[in-house]
Amino acid sequence: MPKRVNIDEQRRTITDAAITVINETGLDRTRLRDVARVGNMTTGAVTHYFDGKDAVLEATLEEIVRRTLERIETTGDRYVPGDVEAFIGRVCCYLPVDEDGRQEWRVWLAFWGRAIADERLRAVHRSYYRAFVERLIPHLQSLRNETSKASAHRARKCADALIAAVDGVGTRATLEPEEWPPKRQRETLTSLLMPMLLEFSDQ
Amino acid sequence: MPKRVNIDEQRRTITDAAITVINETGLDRTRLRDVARVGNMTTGAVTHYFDGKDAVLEATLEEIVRRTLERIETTGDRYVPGDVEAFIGRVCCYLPVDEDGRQEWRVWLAFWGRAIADERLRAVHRSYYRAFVERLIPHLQSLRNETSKASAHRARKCADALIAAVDGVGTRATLEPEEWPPKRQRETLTSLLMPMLLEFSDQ
Amino acid sequence: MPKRVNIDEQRRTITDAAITVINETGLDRTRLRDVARVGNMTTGAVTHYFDGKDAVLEATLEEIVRRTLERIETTGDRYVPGDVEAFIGRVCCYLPVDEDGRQEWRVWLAFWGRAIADERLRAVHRSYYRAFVERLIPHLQSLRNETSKASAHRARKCADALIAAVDGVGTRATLEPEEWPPKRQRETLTSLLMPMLLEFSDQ
Amino acid sequence: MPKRVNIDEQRRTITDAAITVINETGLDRTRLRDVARVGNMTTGAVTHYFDGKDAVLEATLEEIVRRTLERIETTGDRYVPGDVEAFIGRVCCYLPVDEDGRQEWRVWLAFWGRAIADERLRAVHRSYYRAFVERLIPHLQSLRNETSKASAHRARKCADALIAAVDGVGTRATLEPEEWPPKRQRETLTSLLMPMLLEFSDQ
DNA sequence: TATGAATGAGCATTCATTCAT
DNA sequence: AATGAATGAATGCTCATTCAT
Repeated sequence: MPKRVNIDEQRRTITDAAITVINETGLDRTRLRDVARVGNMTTGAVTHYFDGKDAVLEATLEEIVRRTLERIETTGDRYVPGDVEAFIGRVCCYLPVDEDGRQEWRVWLAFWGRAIADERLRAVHRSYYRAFVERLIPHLQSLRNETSKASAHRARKCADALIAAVDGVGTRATLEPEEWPPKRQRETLTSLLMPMLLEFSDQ
Repeated sequence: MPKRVNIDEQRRTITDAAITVINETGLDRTRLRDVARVGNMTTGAVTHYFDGKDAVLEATLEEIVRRTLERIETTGDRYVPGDVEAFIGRVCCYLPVDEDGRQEWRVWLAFWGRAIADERLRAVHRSYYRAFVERLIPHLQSLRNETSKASAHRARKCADALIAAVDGVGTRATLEPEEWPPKRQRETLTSLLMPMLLEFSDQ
Repeated sequence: MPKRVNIDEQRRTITDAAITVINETGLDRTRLRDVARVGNMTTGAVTHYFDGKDAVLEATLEEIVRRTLERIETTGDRYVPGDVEAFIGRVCCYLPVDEDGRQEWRVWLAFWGRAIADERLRAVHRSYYRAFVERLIPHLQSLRNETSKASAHRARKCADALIAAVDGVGTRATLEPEEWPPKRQRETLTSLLMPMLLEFSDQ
Repeated sequence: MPKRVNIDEQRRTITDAAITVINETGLDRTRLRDVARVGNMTTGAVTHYFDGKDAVLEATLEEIVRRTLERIETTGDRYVPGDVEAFIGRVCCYLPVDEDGRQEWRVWLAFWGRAIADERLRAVHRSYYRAFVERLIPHLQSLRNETSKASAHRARKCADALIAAVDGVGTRATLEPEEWPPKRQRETLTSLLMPMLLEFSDQ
């Protein structure tokens, strides 16, 4: 009987390795050979589980998306209505404030540049933003103590603004890691979100 | 005597061509040959004016920075103190709301990903942000009708937040151009900046 | 499992091919593509076994050294003490007197010129001369029927002179092959070595 | 009236520059641009005085030949018959024992390698050896106090051997300059030539 | 399943040469 | 006579992909 391997597990090993390599050397200098090496495989094994380099990269971006969305899940409890400060505190965990976050952001940024000219990667980004918004809406509604479908529209707009704020601060912090320690990131994000969310939660 | 050419002009022709190519095909698929072709040159001519591909790309990023900072110059008049709405209206011109802006943003994003693993490109980004902040400060001060050096610190923090908001909205709009027409961009940026700037200008 | 190849054998195939190409077209016109073609490979295969052209050339010079030193091994028996004529006869086999020797000498000379500005190649030459001298010493000692360590110094000096004579005649014969048939080479080498070695072996 | 330049002088400037560049960077890395720069010219000027790179290199080798033969001229007086020691002392000046000599030898060696596959360069070498032999013959004859044409044959053979000895020692000293100071070169050359020339001058 | 040797297209880069001025 | 901008062929090198084992 041949050795049975878990296909998904192997694929996951490869995307994890890809994330490591992209984080260390940059997406443009990422070679399949290095990905294989970090994943303790050969290049032949990698192309056995994926159709080629593009497929590996697409799956890698999906893995990054999965990791980020997972963060929302783990902060998934409802908020005290009106407690904007606590809410922002939770949002800050999406910023590159720890080693994992910094790694994800670096890879994330690398894919933005490539997504521009690659429809498949763009589609992954679109679906990510859609999922992120949908998951933020109930949190924002709980901030206003609302649950009605009617209020979703307003929350959706707020989610867009919130995501933009996180992306903006995260981008800057990723490009200038030395100048942007977690404290500065949180302060900047707070000064953007606090006034908006107070207004949002009050009305 | 041979024909004398304006070196800076030729270099500018090359970086302009590079921007066009990067915008159309993506940074990772940008070949020097295509840059040369778009600039009506040969590859030999390109390497005559630059040390190599890396040097071309670095100069190209600098050109993008130059174009963006130029926008601040052309909107350089003082603002009516307290007129936050007008101020935000001006800030919106940095978003990808016209064809030029969209092109610059696409190239801009392409370089973010590469800057992560390239110290030289990172340095260009750092100097860009520094210049952008410094030029925003007097505008923000005029919003509060201040000119004192002491108030610069507060304005600087506000500038950081403002830049993050612009970057966040611009990023999203660049990745999902169909879903983010100028109107939606302006509304999202306004919902982020209005509460913060009202607070900033009032106090 | 893929076909297992003997790495050293493949590398040897490449250096052999390089020797052929250098011999035919000269070191400066030697292209990796031609080396690959002669070795029945592709350029990709060559760079699979070597880091690049420089590495191929260095290994090629080492192969030339190996071949030359091998000649000493095969003439490795002791000499009749005082039989200078027989000794010189043996030494003549290092001259470009047969097709193999001519080929080696042509490649050898090609590398001299390049070694001047290349420390790595110079190091190969140095180690070759050191090895050659060391292997000549016992032969020269047997000519004087000596084995003592003390006599090595004198033999070493004699070896230096002998090598110079061989190099000088070999160089001339390689540059003017038509004018320097084996007979002329042997006569010239003999007229240089005979008086010196008679003196050396007699005292 | 246009500026009159001395064509030969300009050509000489170029070959001198070429010798400098070859000495410093090696023949294979010598670019026409660098030759021009060292000669305080532009590449266009170089190709104005020579048909191309090959022509420059050929003229450069001829210049090296000229310099070497010049050394014979300056040591051109007759020798005391039988004074072999003084004669060898004169011959040593052809070795790389001073800075000029070392430079010439390095360039000389660089051309040997290229001459192998270049008929034009080989021809220069041939004519050099011929000239060298012809000029050595009267010196060697004076060593035996002969002037007859009949004795030239014997002197010619001796000259061949002498040249081989000089080439051999010079080659080794050029490839291992640190290990071969002038003293060691002279001793080695002496141990080769002394027995042979004593025999030659005595008989 | 998995290996890794081999391929070869694609690329940047180098540099002698040309030529308009 | 001299310049130096421009050319473009030549070439080493990279690396995703293929495939025999």
